[in-house]
Amino acid sequence: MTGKASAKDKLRVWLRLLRTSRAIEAHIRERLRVTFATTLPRFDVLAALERSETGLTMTELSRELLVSNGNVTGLIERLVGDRLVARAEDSADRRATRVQLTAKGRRDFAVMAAAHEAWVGELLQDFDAADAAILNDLLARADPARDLHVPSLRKKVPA
Amino acid sequence: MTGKASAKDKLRVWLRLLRTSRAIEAHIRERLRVTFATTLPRFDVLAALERSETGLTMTELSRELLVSNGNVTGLIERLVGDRLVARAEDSADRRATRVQLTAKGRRDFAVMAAAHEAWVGELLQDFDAADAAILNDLLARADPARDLHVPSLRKKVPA
DNA sequence: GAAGATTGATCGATCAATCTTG
DNA sequence: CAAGATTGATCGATCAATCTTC
Repeated sequence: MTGKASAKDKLRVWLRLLRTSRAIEAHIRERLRVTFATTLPRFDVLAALERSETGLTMTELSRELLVSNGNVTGLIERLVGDRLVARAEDSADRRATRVQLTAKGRRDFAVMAAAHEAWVGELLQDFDAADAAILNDLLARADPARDLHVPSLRKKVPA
Repeated sequence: MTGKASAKDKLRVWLRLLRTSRAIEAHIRERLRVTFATTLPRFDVLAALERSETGLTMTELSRELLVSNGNVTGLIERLVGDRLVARAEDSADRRATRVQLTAKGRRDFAVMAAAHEAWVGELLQDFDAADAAILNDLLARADPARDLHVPSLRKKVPA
């Protein structure tokens, strides 16, 4: 066997992938909302900033999160309002704005990240190490955009 | 081997799943935008209506698409404005509104669905039938919400 | 002129509140 | 009082336009 997959097969896989991803995402959004009164995009911003040592510029953040520049502006605005994130000038480039976690931001994120990891563990309860590895590999092969900044992709797709 | 997967392993799988799903989704949104000047949520509504014989009520649609009731109201409003969808009264229940595809809606959707299937085929080029089957099964096992209306889930999650 | 960032218009999505009908 | 649907407020997200700085 292992013949070529039909277009219908691939369509089914994609719909399954989309559905599963949305369902897990919905659970996590819901948990973030009821437990920490926050949202997934905000969590994602904090996670990205936590991974960086010296903070990120707005454009670096938008590439990291695969979202548009204007989107990041609004998100950071609200996070600054909540004192989780602080802006600073970039010493080298006066056009750029660097953002960093505040002490409160780091503290809050640590708590949320631990809970987040536990939730994912629950949701993927049935998976052993082998399953996880296989799924990971298959998904990596399905990813069409390993290092592509998606929202700016439209400049490169003529048809 | 095939020991228990650690929490970190599962977290990695989830991040991979989310990333792949978002990347494919972004490509399809982009194609829908440049090729047909439409969006994925609109496409999803048309697809759901096309699958149904006699049309759907607003609430049925919201369950089918896993989105909120108010969201559907706005989507249908715009689709009716574009003459792709028509409202009708429900003969049995005067509270309900049934929506159906118009002839134009059916025609337009047929064209878009064919293109959509081809795009997915391209994106999942590397997958043979066996890969597709394995991925499908693993994803099905990861889906926490087989028949759960997610936006209303919050009523049932106390903590 | 190009890159970093913001702004404004618009669409999607949620929630809470409300109105009508069952 | 329940359920179907809409409305209004708010957040997220895109795009196109603009401003400043490189």
